[in-house]
Amino acid sequence: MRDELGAGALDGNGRPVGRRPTMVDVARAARVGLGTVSRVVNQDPAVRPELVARVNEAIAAMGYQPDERARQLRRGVSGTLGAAFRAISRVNPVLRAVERAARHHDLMVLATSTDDDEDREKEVVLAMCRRRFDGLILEPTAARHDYLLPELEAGLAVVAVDRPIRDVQVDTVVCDNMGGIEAAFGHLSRHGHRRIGYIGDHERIFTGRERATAFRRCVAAAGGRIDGMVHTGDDSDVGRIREALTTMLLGRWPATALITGNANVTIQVLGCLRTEPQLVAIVGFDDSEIALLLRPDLTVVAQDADAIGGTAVELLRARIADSQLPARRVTIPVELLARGSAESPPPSS
Amino acid sequence: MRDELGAGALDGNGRPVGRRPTMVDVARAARVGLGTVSRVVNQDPAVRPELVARVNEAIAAMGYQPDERARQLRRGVSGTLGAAFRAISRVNPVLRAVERAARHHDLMVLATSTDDDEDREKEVVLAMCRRRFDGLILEPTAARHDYLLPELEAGLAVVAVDRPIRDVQVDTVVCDNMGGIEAAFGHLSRHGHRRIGYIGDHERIFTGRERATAFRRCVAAAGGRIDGMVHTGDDSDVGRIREALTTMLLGRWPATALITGNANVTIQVLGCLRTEPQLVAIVGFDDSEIALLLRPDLTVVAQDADAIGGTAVELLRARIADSQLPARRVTIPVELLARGSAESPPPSS
DNA sequence: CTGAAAGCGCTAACAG
DNA sequence: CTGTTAGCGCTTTCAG
Repeated sequence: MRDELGAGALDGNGRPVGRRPTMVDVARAARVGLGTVSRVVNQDPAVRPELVARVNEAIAAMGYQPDERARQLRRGVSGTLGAAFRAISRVNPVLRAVERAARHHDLMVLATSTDDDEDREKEVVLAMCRRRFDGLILEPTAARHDYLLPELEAGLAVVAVDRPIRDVQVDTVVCDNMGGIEAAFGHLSRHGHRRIGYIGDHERIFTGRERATAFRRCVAAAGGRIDGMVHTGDDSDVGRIREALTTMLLGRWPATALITGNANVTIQVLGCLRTEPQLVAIVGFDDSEIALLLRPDLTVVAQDADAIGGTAVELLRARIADSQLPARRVTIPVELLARGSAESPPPSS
Repeated sequence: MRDELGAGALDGNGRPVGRRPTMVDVARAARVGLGTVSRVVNQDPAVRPELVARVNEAIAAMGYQPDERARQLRRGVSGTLGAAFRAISRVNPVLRAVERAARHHDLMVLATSTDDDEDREKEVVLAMCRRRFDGLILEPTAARHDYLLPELEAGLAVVAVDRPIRDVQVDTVVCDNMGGIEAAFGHLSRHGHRRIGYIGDHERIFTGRERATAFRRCVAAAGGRIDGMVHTGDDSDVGRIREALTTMLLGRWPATALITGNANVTIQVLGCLRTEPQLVAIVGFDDSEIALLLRPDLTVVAQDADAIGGTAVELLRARIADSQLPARRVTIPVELLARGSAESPPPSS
C-alpha cells in the first residue's frame, strides 16, 4: 500500500488530497530527505544537480508553495514591511514610492488604512506586530504612541512619514512644510500681492499646524508690508471652505491671492471658485492631476514623494540592520512649480 | 540565581532583554502553566478569574503580543485577506469598500499593488499564498492564471473584481459595463446627439474591450440613426487622446457628444478641452472628485464601489466557509448621474 | 479547572 | 553532499 508511511491519500502527482502539500510530501515524492528539499528551496548550492532537478520537478508537479509563516518562525525575520497610512486607496504618491523602493530590496510591503482614527491605528499596527513584520511605515494619527514602546524595544523598526511622532523616538521623514509656505508666500509677494489668504486643514493635524504657523510667520516677517488672513479647519467640509472664501474674497478685506493648505482644500476651493476661476491668484500645497485641468494651470508647492518614500525605506533598512542607531529626522525639500495661476499681478496694482 | 530555568536575563517586569517575550515568559512571570496563558489570550472562559487577572497583568507589564504566525500555524486559518490591485495608492473606492466590509467581520486586509504587470501580479499573489492568507481579492492583470490552480485546490478563496479571470473558475464581481455605456449612449441620444465619439482604454484590457464593444453595439442598434466613432488605446497617453479629440471634434466628422471610457481618459480629455470646455457634450465613465470641478459639472456613469467591495468580501467569506461552492459571477448595476455636461442639445439642432 | 506534551511546517546544526 | 533531529511560539488534546 502506498500510504504505509501515513501520508494519507495521494493523487497522481503524489500530491495529498484535501490538504496542502508540505515539504515532507515533496521529499517523499522526490525520494530525498526533508533537509534536501529545504536546501533546494533556499537555493543552497551544495546539492547535487540531479537531486535539485528531482526536487524541483516534484515541487512543480504538486504546486508546492512553502509556508512562509513556518519559515519565518524558524528564521526570525519576515522580509515584510507594513505600511499603515491614513488612507491607502486614495492618491498617495508616497506609498507608491515606498512600494517601489521596497521592491528593489526584495521586501514585501503590505498596506492597510488607519482611516485617521487613533484606535484603528493602534489596532492595525499591533496586528502587524503580531505578524512580526520587520518594519513599519506609519503615517501617524494617534496622539499617543506608547503602545509602540515594547515593540521598539523588541527590535521593531518604525519610521514615521509626513507627520512626526511626539512621545516616542523613531526615525522620521517629513517634507519641508515651512519652506513650502515661505516659497508660496514669497512667490505671491514678488508678484505684487499685498493681501494674501490662507485656507488650510485642521491645526490639530501636524501638517495643518506647521503650514498655518509658517504662514503667520511669513506675514509677521513682512512687517506690515503684507496683510494675511488665516482660516483652518476640516479640509473636506465644503461649507466651511465656501464661507472662508466668501469672507476672504468678498468681504471688506478682499484678498488678491490665496494659498491652499493641502490637496483636499485646493480641490474644494477650486470647486467653489469654478464660476470665477480668475478671481484670485492661487498657490496650492501638493501637486495633483487636477492642477493641469484648470485654466490657467495651477501653481503648486510640490512634495517630492519619491524622495520621501525612498528615504523612509532606507531609514527602515538601516534600522533593521542596527536597531541601536540614534533616531534620525529627515526633511525633504519641496519645489514651487509656477504654472500660471499665481503669476499675474493683483487687479488694482 | 534567577535564570536557573534558562530564561536568560530578565528586566524588572520579568521581561527578557534582547528578545521578544514569548508565552512561556508570560507563564513564568504569572506563575502559571503555558496552557493557561494560551487560554487567557484566547478568552477561554474556563479560567479562574484570579489567574486571568495575574496573566493579564503579566502580559501588560511585558508588552507581550502573541506571535500570529505560530498561532496560525497551529490553528490552520489566518483571518487575513489579501488585496492585490492594479494600484493601491490611487483613488480606488472598491479597495476602500473592501477594507470597511472586512473590518465588520474582524478580517484583516493587507493590500499591495500589481502595477498592472503580469509577472508582478503572480509574484505578489504567490507571496500572499505563501503567507497562507485565507482569501484573495484580485483585480486581475495577467492573461493566464493557471498558477492559481494548486492554490485553489488547496482551499484558497479567490474573488476577481472589475475584470474576470478567463482560464480559471473563480468568483467574480464586475460592474455593468455594457449597461453603463448603453445608459450614456441613450442619454446623449435622447438629448438630440447624432454623432457621438467614444474614447477609451486599451481593448486588451477587459473593461476597455467591454465598453468599446458595447458602444459599437449601441451604434449598430441605432440603425443608422446615429453615427459613432471609436478610439481606444493607452489611457495615459495624452498625445494619442489629443489626436483622437482633434479627429473627432475638428475633422470632417464633428462629433457633438463624447463618451470617455474611464476616469483616466476623462481627465486627459478634460485637460485637452479646458480651453474650450463647452465645445462638446460629455459623459464620463467612472465618477470622481474632478467631476464637480468643471463648469458645468460632469455627467458620469458611476460605479457602486461599496456594492462591489462589499460583494467581493461576501463571496470570499462564503467560499472560505465552503470551498466546494460553484463559482458565482455578480454584476453590479451602474448609475447615470446627469449633472450638466451632457444635457444640452447639439448646437445645430 | 490546570499542567504537561504533542505537533503545525519549516530551518539549521549535526552526524554520517 | 545528504538524512536526521531539535526546536521556532503557539494551540489543543489529554491526564490529573
